[in-house]
Amino acid sequence: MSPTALHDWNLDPGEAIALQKQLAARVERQDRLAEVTRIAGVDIGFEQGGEVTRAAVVVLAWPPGTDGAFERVEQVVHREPTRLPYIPGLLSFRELPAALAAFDRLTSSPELIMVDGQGLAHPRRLGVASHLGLWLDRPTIGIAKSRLCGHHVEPGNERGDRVPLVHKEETIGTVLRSRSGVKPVFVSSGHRVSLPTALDWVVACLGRTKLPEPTRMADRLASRRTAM
DNA sequence: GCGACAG
DNA sequence: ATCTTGTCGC
Repeated sequence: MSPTALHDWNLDPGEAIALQKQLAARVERQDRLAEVTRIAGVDIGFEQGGEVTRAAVVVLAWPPGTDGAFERVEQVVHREPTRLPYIPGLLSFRELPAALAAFDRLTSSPELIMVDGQGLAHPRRLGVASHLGLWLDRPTIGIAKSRLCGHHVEPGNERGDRVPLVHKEETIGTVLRSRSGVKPVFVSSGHRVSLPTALDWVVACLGRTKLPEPTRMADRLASRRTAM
C-alpha cells in the first residue's frame, strides 16, 4: 500500500461494505474544482474471457477547438490480472486497482475526471467515481449507462431532457437523455463536484453521441483490441 | 423469502 | 463487461 493510500484492496465483501460506509462520509458533494484545462475519461474493459483487466485513461484539452473537436493530450492503457468477480455495489474493488495503476503512469494532471459508472448514485453513496475521486483527491463525475439503485420517471425523448434519480428520499443523481431516441445516461456527483455542475460538464462534453467525449474515448480504448 | 443488481 | 452479423433507422 502506497504512503498516501486510504486502504488496502484485499478485502472480503463484508469488510468492503463496511469500508464504503466509512469512506462515503468523506466524499465532498460541493464544488471544489480548480480552473479546468484538462479533463480525463476513465473506463475498464476485459480480455481473455475476463482473466485480464484493462484500464484506459484518456486526457482531453479543455475547451475544445472551434470545430468542436477535443484535442487528445495523453492516453494510458494498463493491463493486469483480474482480481475479483463483479459484485453489484462493489465494482470499485474490482476495477480501481487497475485504474489507479494507469493514473500512476499519467504525466499530465487533469483537473476533472469523468468515470464510467456511478458516483453518489450508489446504495452506500460510494460508487466507483466517488471512490476514485477520494483516492486521488481530485474532482470526479460518475456517468453510468444503466441504473444501480434509485427510482425515476422516464425522461422526455429529446436531447437534454432530464429527471431526478431518487433513492431513500434523496436525490442522488440525474437521468439525462444525452441523445434523442437513445437510452438515457445516469449522471451523479463523484467527489468535489455538485450535481448541477456535474450535469453542466457532461452536457458541455457531449458531441452528437450518447456518452460525453472523455468517457466515450476511454470506452473505445478499454474495449477495442486495436491500438488507437 | 423474493426481486434487483454500475461494469 | 464479453460472446457476435447483419440490419433497421436517422
